[in-house]
Amino acid sequence: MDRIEDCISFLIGKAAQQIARRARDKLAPFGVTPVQYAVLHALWQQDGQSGSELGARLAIDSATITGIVDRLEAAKLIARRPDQAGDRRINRAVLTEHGRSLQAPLDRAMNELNREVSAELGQNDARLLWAGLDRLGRVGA
Amino acid sequence: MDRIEDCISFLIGKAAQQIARRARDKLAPFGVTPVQYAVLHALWQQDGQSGSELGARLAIDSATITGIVDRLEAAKLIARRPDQAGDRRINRAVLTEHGRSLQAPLDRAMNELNREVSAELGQNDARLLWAGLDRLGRVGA
DNA sequence: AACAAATATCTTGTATACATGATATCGATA
DNA sequence: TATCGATATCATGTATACAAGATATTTGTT
Repeated sequence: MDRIEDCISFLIGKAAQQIARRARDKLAPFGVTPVQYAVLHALWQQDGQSGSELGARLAIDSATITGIVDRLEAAKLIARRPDQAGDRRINRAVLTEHGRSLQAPLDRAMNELNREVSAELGQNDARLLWAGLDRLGRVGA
Repeated sequence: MDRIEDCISFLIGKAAQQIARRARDKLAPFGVTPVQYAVLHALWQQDGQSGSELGARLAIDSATITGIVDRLEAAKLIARRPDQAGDRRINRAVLTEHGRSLQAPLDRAMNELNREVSAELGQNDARLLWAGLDRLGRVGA
């Protein structure tokens, strides 16, 4: 392996970095990071999830979830609420009005990025890439 | 976009995470991280590069390079040396004997990961994935 | 009821990434 | 030569990721 670019670890890392940078640029006007968008997305689909539910859904470590939820709460996009069933270990993340209102514009921004990338690669290559990445991303791969 | 997995930013991020984890596992016995491997790889090809040369070659921010070189130096895999031409702004990273000796085993470990991933996807799909990632990773994409 | 095992969250420490800005140095020019 | 613009590196602050462990709580068992 002469070129470091032939190393899959380096190659996919740099590609992910470039995409992440573009996603950050699209989301920055709303004060939201890509990972925060993923958490919001999960809550738009089902509000009131706990930290461990979010972590399981998004494959994010519980230690990482804490900080993300902290920042979303500080930005007043969500609020922490105690579990209704009374399990006091659990904090539930509930969208604020502002958090809900961001769904349309943020989804639009991320769809835009998807379309741009898809256009750059060509729809067919893009579909193949998506499928390959999906397989690589599965945890037990 | 119902599923967050259809968002390219999330999809490639998670795939890169999985690959990075596997690379970390392969490299951990040698006390080296994936990014540190990339820096060593650059030095195996051309020893004595400066921080900015390494950053340019590997698309790593200069602020990030500082920390990586710090840790490689602490691990005694490289040493910092002043520029021979006398430009005192420049530190050159020079491989130690130990740093050189790791080339064969580390390359072997990373080649192994490449072969595993390639086998999991099938050689043809793997080649297409490589090509797509290569295009996405280019900075001005 | 008392205790053990499991669970949810948070904390701490390390590594990376990036933006911004500080510092030191160099090269070129007025 | 004095200074300005460019360059190389380092410092700082924020965000993410992960390992390991601490704490609080719940659940199951005896």
